[in-house]
Amino acid sequence: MKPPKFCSNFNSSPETAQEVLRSSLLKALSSAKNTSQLRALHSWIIISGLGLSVVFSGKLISKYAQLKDPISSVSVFRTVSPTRNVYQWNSIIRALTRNGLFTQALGYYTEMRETKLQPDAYTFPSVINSCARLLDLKMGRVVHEHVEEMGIESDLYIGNALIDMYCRFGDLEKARYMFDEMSDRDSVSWNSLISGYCSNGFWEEALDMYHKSRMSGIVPDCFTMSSVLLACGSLTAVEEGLKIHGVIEKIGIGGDIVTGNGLLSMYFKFERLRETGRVFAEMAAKDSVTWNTMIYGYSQLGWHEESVKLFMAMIDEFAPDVLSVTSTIRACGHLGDLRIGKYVHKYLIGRGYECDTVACNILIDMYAKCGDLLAAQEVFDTMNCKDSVTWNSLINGYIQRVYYKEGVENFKMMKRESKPDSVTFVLLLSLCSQLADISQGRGIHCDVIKSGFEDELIIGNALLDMYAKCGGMDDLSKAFSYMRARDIISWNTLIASSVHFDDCTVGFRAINEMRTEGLMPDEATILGILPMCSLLAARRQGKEIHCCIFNLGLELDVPIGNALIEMYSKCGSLENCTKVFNYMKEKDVVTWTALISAFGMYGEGKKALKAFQDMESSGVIPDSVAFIALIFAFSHSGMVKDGLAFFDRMKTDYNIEPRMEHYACVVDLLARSGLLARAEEFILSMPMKPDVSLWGALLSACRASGHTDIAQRVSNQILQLNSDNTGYYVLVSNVYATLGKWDQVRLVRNTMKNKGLKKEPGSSWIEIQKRVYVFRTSDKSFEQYDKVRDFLEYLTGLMAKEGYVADLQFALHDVEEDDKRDMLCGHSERLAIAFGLLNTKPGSPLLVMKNLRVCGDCHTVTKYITKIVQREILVRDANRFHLFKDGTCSCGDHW
DNA sequence: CTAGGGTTAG
Repeated sequence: MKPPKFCSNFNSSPETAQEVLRSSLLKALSSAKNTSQLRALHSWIIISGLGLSVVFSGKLISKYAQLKDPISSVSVFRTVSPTRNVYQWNSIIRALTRNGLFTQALGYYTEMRETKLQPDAYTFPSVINSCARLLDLKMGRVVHEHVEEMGIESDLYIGNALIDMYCRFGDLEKARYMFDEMSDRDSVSWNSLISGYCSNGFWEEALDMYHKSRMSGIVPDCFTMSSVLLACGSLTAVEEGLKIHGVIEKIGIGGDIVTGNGLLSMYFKFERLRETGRVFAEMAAKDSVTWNTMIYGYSQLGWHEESVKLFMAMIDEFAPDVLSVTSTIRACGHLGDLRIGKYVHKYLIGRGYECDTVACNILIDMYAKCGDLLAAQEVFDTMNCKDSVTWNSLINGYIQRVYYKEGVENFKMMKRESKPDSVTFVLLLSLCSQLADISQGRGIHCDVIKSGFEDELIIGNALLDMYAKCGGMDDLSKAFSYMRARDIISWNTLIASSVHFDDCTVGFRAINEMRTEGLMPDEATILGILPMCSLLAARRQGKEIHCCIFNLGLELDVPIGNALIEMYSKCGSLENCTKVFNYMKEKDVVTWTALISAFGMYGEGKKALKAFQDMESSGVIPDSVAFIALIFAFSHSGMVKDGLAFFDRMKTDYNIEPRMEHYACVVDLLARSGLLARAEEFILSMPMKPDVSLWGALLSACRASGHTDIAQRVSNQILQLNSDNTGYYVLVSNVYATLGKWDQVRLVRNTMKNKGLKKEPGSSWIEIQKRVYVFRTSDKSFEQYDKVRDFLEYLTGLMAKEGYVADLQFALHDVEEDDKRDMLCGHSERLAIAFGLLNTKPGSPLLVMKNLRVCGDCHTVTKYITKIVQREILVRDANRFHLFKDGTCSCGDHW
């Protein structure tokens, strides 16, 4: 080997020569670029007899560590035994710490103390750092005591290291105390504390410290900014973030890669894609983190195609690492793109990433999402280091693809080989929800309690969901009240389910209670509560929610607008429907359908037709539900020709195959207009087997028009279909009652009893001065009963003079005629109307709701009443609205 | 002595 250049610098005396050699070797040492250079130098140092000197051995130890060769550092340290001094100890401890060998570093520190050698101020920063990285709280305290014993706690580096250590321990108070007690601080002190606040999630505190640092005249650097950008991103503090970006440009650290990456990440969290693109384009130097941030960021925002494109662009100039590949694979999973998924998967193979558990977990999830469970299982089988996420991803894959048995089997295996975590139980609970299997659900609930996960929020929410889908309101309320913590999802589940269980009081109470817990309703809350207003026709609550929507800034949200139209239509305000509709900037097919249904319910067939045509010309394509709404509207306005025409257009113009509901609408359309024979023919000529709903539609029309022979035939058809729907039995029984066939009535009622079906009792309700009054048929227990009864008798007398005769066929019980008359007077809608007339100002309109269809006699009576008392009465029954006015009804008498 | 990017679920 050729001697290094410095050897030619020899001149006169040996002392000087030795000195030149020393200084030249030291210089060469500090500029060594790689380990082979360093090893060569190392040989020369040994040959020159300097190997054991404190300075040279120390420098060698540090230099090897700097070039990431800590083993050589250790071997140098070993050769200097037994002449070790503090400098050499410090060097080896620092060398090991810098290379992540923290346990070894602490071992040397302990050994050093055993040799009775006093450490100095240079020893501690590394030792403290090792304790910090190992999260060794006990050792950390011991070392801190050593520092105090030596009285060197005011050393800047030691103080900084201690701040960092306590931050990593999560003891921010202690860290802050150390910071406050320091006699002098530098930017590292500030940065350590700021980054500590960040890594513990105290974003506001981090920003606060940043502002304090600026007021103390500290100039922020790349370290500061990387923390502060993270904090702004996490808080979505947009304005602050933009300001900080300005500062970065001003002090000229925008070219730093870490800072640039921090900016990218922050703008993704702000969803400011234009800025992200600009920063990315302007970055002169990019590293793999830059690319990964882009790939992951787009994927997080649902722009999965963009992620894949970026990956393809990246591999042209950069070797992707595990994170680039896994971020892309995740995007492929969301896209369900198996082909690209498999292609990207290849980048993991043969690079040692097969052992990366996280990467494999993502792979399993991707294959499961793409439906290739064999590939998912294969990845799973080849893994030698599985964690709970691995199992969960596989189980989730099976459940999502409806392989429930495999899902459960893997859960059992997981219980043997690994430990289920809370996500595992969430998955199993959702499985029970999907299967509506309450007994298995309760079993899992026991497992949850045994495993001690019951107080976790996501578990509580999953339990709520399970009980909502498989159980009843009682189970749900109990699960809700047992929850230790609740979030918006818990409340939304409760609210949405209470509509489902017809228990609206719970829902309305919940929306107020959640606000007292400091939670603001969100889109899902509103979408849960609005159907409740629709169901109850709770106009006042509906309006309150509408105000609330404006306060929340959700007024332009499409699903919300759609639900509002539905609500106003069910609450009797067609005017507000059109107002909401016109206010909406963006409209989808659901919006138009809601408007068409609203027109249908008010018998405004022509307006429904106009709306349908407007929808077509606005470019929105009608779907099968839109046609149901349209034909329903025609049916309720007697527009038979239009109804039949659009039933054909649905197939010819839009290629939509008619479903059972469409046939039912057409039957209804024909039958309502008295074309009973045609309706029956239509049913018999259908290409599919008609279900009970079609016969039901025909039968209710027969009943209204008194066609007894068809009614009998249809009733038989319905009984033969052996349905479990209460409504049809009630209908058949009512038909027999109308015909006076009381034996048949008893027969039908017995069938219902045997099937455990109960007739829904008729009830009507009316709201007067913020109070809802509910009346059930034949109810005598409500307040003012006597007054209402007398008033009805008085009205009946006046009506008789106008020509009214009670239509006793609507009294569906086998009793004397006088009793029948009484029974008609006890119908809930009549009670509600009479009560309403007595308790509101003369001349003001009434709004009455009924859960079933309005009875024919009550319909006649209401017409008479509006003429006598000169009031408008709006009645909403199960199907539609009836606006009674001066002796007529808007439904034109066919409903 | 201080900084940045990845997984499942409601």
